[in-house]
Amino acid sequence: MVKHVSQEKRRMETKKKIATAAMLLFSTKGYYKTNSKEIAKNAGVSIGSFYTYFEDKRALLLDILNTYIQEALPITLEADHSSSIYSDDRKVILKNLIENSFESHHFTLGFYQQVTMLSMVDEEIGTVFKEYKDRILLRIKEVLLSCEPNLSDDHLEAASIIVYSAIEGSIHSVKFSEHDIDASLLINELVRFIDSYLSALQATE
Amino acid sequence: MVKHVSQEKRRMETKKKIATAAMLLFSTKGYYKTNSKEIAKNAGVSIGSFYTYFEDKRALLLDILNTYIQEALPITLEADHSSSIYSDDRKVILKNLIENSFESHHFTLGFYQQVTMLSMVDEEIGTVFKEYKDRILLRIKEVLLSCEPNLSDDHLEAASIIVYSAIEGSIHSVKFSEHDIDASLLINELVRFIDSYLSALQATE
Amino acid sequence: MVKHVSQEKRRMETKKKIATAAMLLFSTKGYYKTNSKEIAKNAGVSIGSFYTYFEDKRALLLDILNTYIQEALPITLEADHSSSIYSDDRKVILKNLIENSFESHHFTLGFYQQVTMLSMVDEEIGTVFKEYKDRILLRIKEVLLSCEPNLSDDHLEAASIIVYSAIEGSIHSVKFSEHDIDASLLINELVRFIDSYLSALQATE
Amino acid sequence: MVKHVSQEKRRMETKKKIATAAMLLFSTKGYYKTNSKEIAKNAGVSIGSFYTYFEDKRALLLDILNTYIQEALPITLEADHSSSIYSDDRKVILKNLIENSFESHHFTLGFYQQVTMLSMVDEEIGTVFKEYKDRILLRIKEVLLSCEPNLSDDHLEAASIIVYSAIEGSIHSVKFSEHDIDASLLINELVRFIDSYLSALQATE
DNA sequence: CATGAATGAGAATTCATTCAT
DNA sequence: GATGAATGAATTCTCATTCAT
Repeated sequence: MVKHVSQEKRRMETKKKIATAAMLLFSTKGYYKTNSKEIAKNAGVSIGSFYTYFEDKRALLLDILNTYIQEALPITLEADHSSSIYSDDRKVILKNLIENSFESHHFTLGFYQQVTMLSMVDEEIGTVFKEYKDRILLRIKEVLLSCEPNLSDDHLEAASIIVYSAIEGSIHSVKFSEHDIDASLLINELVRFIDSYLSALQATE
Repeated sequence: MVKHVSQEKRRMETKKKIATAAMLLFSTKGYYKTNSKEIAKNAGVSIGSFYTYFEDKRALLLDILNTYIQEALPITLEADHSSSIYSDDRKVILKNLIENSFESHHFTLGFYQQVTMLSMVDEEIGTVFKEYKDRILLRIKEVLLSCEPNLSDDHLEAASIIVYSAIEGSIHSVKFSEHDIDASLLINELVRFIDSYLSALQATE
Repeated sequence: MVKHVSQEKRRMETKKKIATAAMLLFSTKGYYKTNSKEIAKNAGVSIGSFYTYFEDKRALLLDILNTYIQEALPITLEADHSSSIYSDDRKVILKNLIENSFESHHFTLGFYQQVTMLSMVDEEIGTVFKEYKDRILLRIKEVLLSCEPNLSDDHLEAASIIVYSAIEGSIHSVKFSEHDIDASLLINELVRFIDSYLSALQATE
Repeated sequence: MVKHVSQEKRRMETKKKIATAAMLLFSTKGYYKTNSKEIAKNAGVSIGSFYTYFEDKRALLLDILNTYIQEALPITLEADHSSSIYSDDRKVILKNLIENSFESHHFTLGFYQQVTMLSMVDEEIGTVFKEYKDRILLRIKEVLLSCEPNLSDDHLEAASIIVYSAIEGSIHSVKFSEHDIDASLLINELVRFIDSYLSALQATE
């Protein structure tokens, strides 16, 4: 019994080693430029073991993607409740949303891009990824609606796309360090952007 | 002499055929899933011709990218001047900026993503693409500054990243029709998004 | 542990199979007319295995060349000592030198010509081959000097080139059977050719 | 009429240009590494013209080879007569033979090796080249026989092979400048080698 | 006749995957 | 279960040769 547990544990560790090595390689070299031999080598296992643990390269990517999503989403959701409970100030709510987005974005830019790209080519990856993005979009809609309950459907849709794009793009700018800008300053300005936008929307309706 | 002209013309046409076929395939199937044989076939030329005109797939992508940038940027810049001359209204200027961005964005989402992804793996592609993005960012900065001359450097930097992200992401949403949203509505909301931010800034100072 | 040994053995055998097949093909069809697929086929392995063991055709040739040199030269050197010990007769020494040259010349004429030809085009092959020829030349110089210690440097240089040329060319004539001549007769005449020269030199001094 | 002559002349010049460029490239880069486009380019003509003048690359090589042989052999033959008429001294005859061999050897080493190599692969090239070498061998036999009329067939055969090998190899050593040795010294030693060998042969019979 | 764009057969090379040890 | 040698389909790329202009 003890043996089984430790064996199971060992299996999980090996699997994790492979996934970690793969994620790093996918991020830096790209999915197609990374070959299975290299993943196995970097994980310190044989190519035979690689295929013992994962059906193929694609299954490995899906595994990583699902694991990531499972880890990332709870954070976003938890954060939500706390913020909506303890604060009545719109700016605090928005800041919370953005900060949580930044934090939960454990994807390297590289991996994110690889998945975006593969979404186009592989239907299953596309579905999984779209679900993930939709849930984030839903989350943004909830927040926008909680701030501005009278928003029409169309405006809500447009606003969520804009806010989502602004946040996602900003995160990438910072994470990829394309521009040496301070993350907190960027977050503050994002808050100001969205906050003033909501005010403007309010004024119209 | 006559011969030279017509031959030169033929060369240009063949090259264009290949580039067009390649761009479509890169956009829909992805760069790595597209092979040279398929590009040649879709362009209606032999594999030999492919290699007569382009050293390899990578050189072809770079050529497309450079051609695109050359074609896209002048439009944006010209358009700008006219707008700043004939209008003193901030919203009109912003709308002009956004509409031009939408129009000059002949990239399909797919091609854009492929280039974004390849930028990480291939230094030269990265450099070319970054220059392109930097020029757009500069353009955004100019507009923001013309609207709000007192903007500090840091705020300008942050704002331009956010504006760039919001516009780019929104364009992709529309072009990829992930969400069936009306483009003109989205443009109007983008204008409001940026305009209200600028107003808020003004109020603070 | 046992596994490692047998695997290592298998590797060596496969590599040897490929090298042997390649050498035969290079010799008969020529280096450029031989392609990797054909080598693999003749060796009874897949094209994949070919590339598992050798980077490319050129690396394979270099490997064969180096292996050959390692195998050929020790024989020549060992043989020498024994002959110089057990004989004080010049003709016996010379005969020994020539016979050893004939025996250790496992190169087919074809392979030798291919290497000679490639030496001009490929610097590394040229270097390796030149080292090999220089060692043979050195060996000839030693023998000539042991027979005629008073030989001046210039004469030694010239004589060794002539002796080397005469022996090499004669070996090729026999091995390629351009002329149906008896090898032992040719060897005897080569001995006479060199011996009479040395006598003539002695007479002059 | 005049026109026809000058046209014919121009044609010959163009053909010569191509052959010269090809010979240089074959010598330095090797036959298989040289492609037709490159030959045309170096000759300053179009690839189309290349095929107007020569059926293909192989025909071009054969043309060069035949032209060379036609030019080289008369010299050897002429030389013969003069030497045998004006000299009764064996050493002078031999020196004449060797010097003529050196002089008529307009082949670069590279081209010679290429032809040697191609002889193995291409029957026609092999035949042409063998005929050429046989004529040289015949010439050597004549000289040896004129020096030593009592030589048995077997000894003559062996001797001619040895002498041929010694001369050919020495020429290559000098022309390829593998060893920085003075040509005239080498020729002298070759004379001494062959002369003393003939003396030795004489003594036996 | 000269030209060089176009061709496509064929050679080189990669890499995901299998399977005997 | 672990290993890595072996596989061969799929891809990239070359170049001798043709033919319309």
